Parts: sequence; C-alpha cells; structure tokens
Amino acid sequence: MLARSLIVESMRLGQFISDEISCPLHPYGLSIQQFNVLRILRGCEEKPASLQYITSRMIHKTSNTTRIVDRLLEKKLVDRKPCAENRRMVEINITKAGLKILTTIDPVIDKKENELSSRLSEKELTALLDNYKKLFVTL
Amino acid sequence: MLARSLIVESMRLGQFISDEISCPLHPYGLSIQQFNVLRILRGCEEKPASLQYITSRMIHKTSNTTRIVDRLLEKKLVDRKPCAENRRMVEINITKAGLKILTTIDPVIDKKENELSSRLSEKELTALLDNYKKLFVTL
DNA sequence: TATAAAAATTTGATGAATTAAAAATTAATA
DNA sequence: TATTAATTTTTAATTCATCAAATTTTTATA
Repeated sequence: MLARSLIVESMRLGQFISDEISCPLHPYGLSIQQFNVLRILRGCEEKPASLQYITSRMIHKTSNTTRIVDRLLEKKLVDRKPCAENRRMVEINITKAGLKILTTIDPVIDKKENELSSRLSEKELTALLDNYKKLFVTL
Repeated sequence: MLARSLIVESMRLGQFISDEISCPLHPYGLSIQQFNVLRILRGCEEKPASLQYITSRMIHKTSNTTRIVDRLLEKKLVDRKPCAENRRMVEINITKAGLKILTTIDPVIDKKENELSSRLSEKELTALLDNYKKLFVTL
C-alpha cells in the first residue's frame, strides 16, 4: 500500500538522515538540535530571535526549545536576555564563540549534506522538495 | 542550497508525520514505536520474531527495542520467550489482545495515512518512494 | 579442548523530548 | 478600570532514546 509506505519510509528517512548528520557533530559536543538552533540564529543576522521564532523553524515543541537554548547557554554559544518591548519574551543571540564553532563545523556538514544528496539529480531534488511542500499542508 | 534543504526538510517531514500519527494513537496508550512493533509482529504471521528482526524493520537501536517490547509485555500485547535453537535469542509474538487492539486502531490510522498522502497523485507517490530508496543507499 | 572472538540481548546511566501545569505579562471586554 | 482571556516562556514529572558496558551463548582457532 502506497499510503502506508509513504508514512513509514518518510519517518525512516528522517531518522536515517538525522543519524547521518548527528554523527559528525558528536566530536564537537553538539546535538543536531543544538546545531540547528545555532544555524537558525546565525540566519537571522544581528536580529535577536524569540523562543517562539526558533521553535517555528524547528521540528519540536517550545518547552524543548527552552532546554536546548539552556544547554547552548551553558556552553556560552548563545546569550539570552529579556525583551524590553514585550517582557514575556526573551531575546536570543548567537555569540562570537557560537559563530566560530559553526565556521569550524560548516565544511564537515556541507560535505555530508552533499554526499547524501549526491544520489539525486538536481531535477529529482527539486521534485522531491516540491512533493514535501504538498505533504506539509495541514488539513 | 538544495542539498541543505533536502536534509532539513526530510527531518522536518519525518517529525511532522510522526506527530500526525502519534496523535490518534494517544487515546490507546501506545507510542508510535510500540504501534510499529505490533504491526511488524502481526506482519510475520505466526512466526515469532527476534529482537534483531524487529530492530531491522524499525528506525531505532536494539537496546531501545528491548524497552519497547518491555512496555508491550507489561500491557500483555506481546509475549517473549527464549528461543530453543539459539538460546541467546528471544522469540516475540503478538498476543490476541495485541491483534485486537490493532484491529481497533487500524481504521483510524488508515484514514490518517490516506489523508496525509492524498495531496500527492499515485505517480508522485511512486516517484517520491523511488527517490527515498536512492537516498537510503549507504555510501 | 581451552581460549578467544563474535552474536544477541539486557542493563544502567545519562541526555533528550513530551505533557501538563505554572508564572509572568499583555490584550480584550464588560 | 477590573476581570478574563490569550501569549510567551519556564518548570516538573514522565517517558523515550542512546551509549557503553555487561551477560549469555555460540562459533572459530590454536
């Protein structure tokens, strides 16, 4: 049955890729989620990010995002301060050390990402991503 | 960059689908992993399955499979006994209660699976699954 | 036949994710 | 303006996942 295969294989692929990426991050003491948060923060330039924003760009729930940021804080890779305009919110920024560790890791992950996608042509990749978009639509 | 999108979006999709399926399982007190193990066991008819076999058809590590089976045992949805031929191994079977709960849940999950895949044509689905296969090839 | 190596599973420690509820602040409404 | 509702984040409890090491049995080798 195609529908069931789609479900099962999508989950398997997600886990497989997650494992493949986790592995080279291990020596740097970063989990894949921590790494993703760092990249999200780098992506928003100087602008600080709220927890909400980070969560929206991630795969998980906000209470988990709090913990991930906690751990990045311990490692001094990000900093966190209350937002002046809306005191419920919190402003999170990547630190210089955070940017630096990303710079170190970037080539390793880029290589892995290219390796994983090298089995598909550009055309196939584009088609795949288009199909993903359709699947994400909430009903 | 396409390679990076592939990685990130594959993980996001895996998580999204996993959440969508977990949700309707919740009232039955089953996690998605537990549910998958039950379905794997049903799939091998009367033949008992080893932990190894179950793990090979799942997404996770074997020490985790032990725990998942532990929990299904507590609920009496499977049983486990040492294998006579190879006493390192263990034989796991789904019980009648296990089959019964699957029968109850089946239509709910089928509906969800069809719902999720309804956004893609049969042709697109087939193409997607073909691409998955290529990505899974280990390098 | 000892001894070592490999295979299958389990256990314990630790870290990560989820849920539900709480806390703090802001927005809406009567 | 007082009260309620909604938003944003945090906390505590629980469950789940992963790693490394341990256990038990089987296979290979000297």
